[in-house]
Amino acid sequence: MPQHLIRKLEQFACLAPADKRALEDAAARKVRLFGPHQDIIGEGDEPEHVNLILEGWACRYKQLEDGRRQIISFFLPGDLCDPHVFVLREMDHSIGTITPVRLAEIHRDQILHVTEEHPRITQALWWEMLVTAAIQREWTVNLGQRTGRERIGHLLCELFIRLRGVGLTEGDSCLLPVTQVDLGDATGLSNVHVNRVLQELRASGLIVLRGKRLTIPDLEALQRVALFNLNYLHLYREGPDFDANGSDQPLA
Amino acid sequence: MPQHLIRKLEQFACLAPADKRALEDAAARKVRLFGPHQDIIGEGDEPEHVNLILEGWACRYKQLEDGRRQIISFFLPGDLCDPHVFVLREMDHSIGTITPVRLAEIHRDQILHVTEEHPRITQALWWEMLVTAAIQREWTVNLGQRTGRERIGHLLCELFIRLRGVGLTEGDSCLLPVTQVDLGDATGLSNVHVNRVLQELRASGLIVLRGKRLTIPDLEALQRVALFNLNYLHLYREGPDFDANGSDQPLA
DNA sequence: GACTGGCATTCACGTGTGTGAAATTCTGGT
DNA sequence: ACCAGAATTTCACACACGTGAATGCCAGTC
Repeated sequence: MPQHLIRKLEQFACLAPADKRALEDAAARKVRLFGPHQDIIGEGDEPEHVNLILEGWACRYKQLEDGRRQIISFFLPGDLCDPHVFVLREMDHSIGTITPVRLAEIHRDQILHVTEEHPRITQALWWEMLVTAAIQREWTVNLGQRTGRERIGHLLCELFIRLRGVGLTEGDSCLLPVTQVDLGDATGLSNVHVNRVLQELRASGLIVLRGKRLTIPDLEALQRVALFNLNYLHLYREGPDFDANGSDQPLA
Repeated sequence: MPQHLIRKLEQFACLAPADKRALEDAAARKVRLFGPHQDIIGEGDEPEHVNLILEGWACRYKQLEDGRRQIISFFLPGDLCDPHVFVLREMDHSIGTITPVRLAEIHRDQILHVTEEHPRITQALWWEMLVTAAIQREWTVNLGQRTGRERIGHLLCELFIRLRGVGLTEGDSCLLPVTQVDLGDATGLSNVHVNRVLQELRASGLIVLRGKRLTIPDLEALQRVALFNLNYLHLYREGPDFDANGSDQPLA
């Protein structure tokens, strides 16, 4: 059941019971399990369906010839891996799991069907696509301009807020099932430096990180340190009276 | 006239004369001129239409509170600035010119109209959107993993190949109307270091850069140095027999 | 033809972050 | 309860890259 997706989309749009049923139906057809550190789809493969993360963490990544690896984005429960990939012939990057993952494979026809019948879902999926793009842009800023400490802080803020959006936080803490190497691959820092930065953030009381549990006692303080501006996540909610004006349009 | 857009889209899809006329028509309604270093739309503004760059260079950028500035992407002639922005309430970044720019403001209704009537254009615009996203991902890799020299080299390769795609190269050279500061803002390097790297690339004969003209005597050599892999631009062409199967779908 | 302002270039110096490796702590499996 | 492998932490040292400022160059402009 795609509760997380539904919950995420409801941050933006008001979904009717029928909309939710349609999503549940689409996500129930084919469920697959992956172990940790396994590829879901590799560079060069031809994508055949959309993957919806039901449980666990995954990431998009790209590996250079000499082994350097960049994590391009994280997939959390409720995230869709490219609701439109089939337009392109082959993947230009890989998607792999971090933790064990349960995901739903959604066939393109189902997507088409659901979006044709449910304009509110179409609208919400557009929103999710555009926010995904905005996140990617923010990562560009993160890697290009922020210092190590800011980068890590920013990433932690983003992950926490995204998890909160799908109901996976408890108060001011959440699970963070990634290694410091992963954090380094995502922020362009060496694992050694990630460690240094984490120590520092801990020492200044901005985060508590023990095992796989992250606690952010004062989110606003961390946001300030990381120059984190919420804008780019576009978390405003259309009212219940929301009229998806023109939401059945093909390209917008 | 949006020759550049048409030329770009034709790298992917085969457009019929009627398709081209529709694009020309949509781009002819409202043309605006901007000087260099002017904002086309700022962070926080509500976008009202899609902008199509007809002539000149622009960029997406984001400025941090303390003044640091990251160029998030470059817009070249033929590029569309967000064919779908109106789903989001407000801009989370700015778009500004680099050189003087001539652009066409396309109203959302026109986009809807064109895509409804012309499935091949819809398909091609999807392709252009996805390639734009792929470019953004590659920038993430660039900033996160590559060294200064590789970053600059990679950026120059990308710009050259994109310009070639819209017919704005002459042999092995093209115009590069950006300052070294701009290059730094795009690659996350200081202007001083950009200068160092450019000297080095010049010294090793990989580029010739005089005034605003860039020449790449041996593109493959530069690609090798920059770990540039063409994949992500998805420059394969569907045959003329291309059947836009299902290209009228709302979300894919 | 001098003046101006924007760029490019160069310099000296500082530092944030990387490297490689070793030591330590955690974790899960049996 | 123990072990093996992973993950974290620490160390010493190197260097890519940043900083601030000065200099030089060129293209417009009056």
